[in-house]
Amino acid sequence: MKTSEKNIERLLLYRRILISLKNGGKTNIYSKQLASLADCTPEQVRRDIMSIGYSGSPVHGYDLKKLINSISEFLDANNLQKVALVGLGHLGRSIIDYFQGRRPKLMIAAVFDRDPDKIDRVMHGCRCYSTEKILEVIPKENINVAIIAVPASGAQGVADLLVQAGIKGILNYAPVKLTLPPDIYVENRDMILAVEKVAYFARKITTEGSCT
Amino acid sequence: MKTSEKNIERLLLYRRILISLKNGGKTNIYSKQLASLADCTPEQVRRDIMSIGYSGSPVHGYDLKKLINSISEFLDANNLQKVALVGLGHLGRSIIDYFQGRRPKLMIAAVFDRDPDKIDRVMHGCRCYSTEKILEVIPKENINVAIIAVPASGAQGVADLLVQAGIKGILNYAPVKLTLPPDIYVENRDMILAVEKVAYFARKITTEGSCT
DNA sequence: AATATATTGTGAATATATTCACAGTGTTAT
DNA sequence: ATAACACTGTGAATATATTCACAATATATT
Repeated sequence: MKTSEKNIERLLLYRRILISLKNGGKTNIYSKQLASLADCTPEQVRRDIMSIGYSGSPVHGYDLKKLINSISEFLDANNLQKVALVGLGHLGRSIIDYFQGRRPKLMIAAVFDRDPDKIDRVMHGCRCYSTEKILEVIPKENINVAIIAVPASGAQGVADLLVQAGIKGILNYAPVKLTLPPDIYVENRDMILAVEKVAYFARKITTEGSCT
Repeated sequence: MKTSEKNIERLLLYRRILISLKNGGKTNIYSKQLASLADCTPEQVRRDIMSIGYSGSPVHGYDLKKLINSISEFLDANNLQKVALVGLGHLGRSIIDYFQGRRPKLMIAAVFDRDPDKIDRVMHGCRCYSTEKILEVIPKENINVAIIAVPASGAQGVADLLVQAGIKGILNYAPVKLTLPPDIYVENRDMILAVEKVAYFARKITTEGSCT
């Protein structure tokens, strides 16, 4: 089966949920339970799990450990995959705090900032480089994913450099639409648009009643 | 026409793009141009614009100013809509920096944190309250949207309080799936899952070639 | 041993979203 | 004037995603 972005998002969420259930001592789970924890339908859960080639038992449902392994085999790199972070303001620091050390196969391996005061400081084990070093460090460290956490005005320039350095996936937190070659995967996490969106739907609920 | 989440997301993006073009002195635009800036098809642009009841001219395309007004009329509240922010760590502060003052009809009107050192400090004109004041301040200020920017462990508790205080829309940055009543709109912006997702697609591109 | 039960896996039906294709429009060029 | 043009608006076709509905399965119960 062809897997879409939505499939991948759900699989990532399932894994997170499954790991926490496993840590709580659970050994197996039914599609219905997982669906309710992941806010989707049992059919979706079963289809997603089918799509990665794992199958459960009609009696015991899915074996937690095996399912987690199957999902991870499908989603993760074989080896450690390295990530670059550009921008060490409040946002960049919060990304390090939230992310670093949480996923065994992923690590922020290089951090870049323009501010001379930050350069050469070490954060959570990563040295901060000057933005000018992007072209040098990224290929050397074999990094193919980057997170942009700089102000709007600097984002496009940084993105161009990243692409030139060989980055294939960008997670963009800056509130601008980046213009990039079509073979680069971009996920936009524009904070302004996010607040506006939630505000719109909150208003709809407040003035009308329920919604989805 | 019924507007979906995707419609709303695109409309928000169009508006952002249109405003910046207008500031650049442009007075009108064609669906094709806007589509290329927003990374979608001209048909989508035209349908989205149709859905809010605005229409352009086959010769001059869309009048920038009028279109922006129509979109805003559709998306925005009549009066100022107030937003609460919970969590004043690095992430919370970056949200204030990125957001505050950028949208005329939306403002972060109250900030909450657990840390006694932060309480009563003023950030960008918002006083920071103790998290315990949520039930008191939110109804008083008539706030219906909240942003959660606390660590994973505190998020569900905060969310429960917010709902109790009357919040209808939540923008959740904490890496947990919140369990909430069905009449609350939630937008999850889980940073860990976001990095994992981009890493997955970057890897696909790196090992296979293009993708979407 | 036969029956009842709860679950998976999945073809088929439905719903939703996107794209195609073209008639209708007003402007410019001839 | 008339023809050519480039665009919008939109019905129809297509593609994608979700849900329905049920046969197949393996256990527990009588």
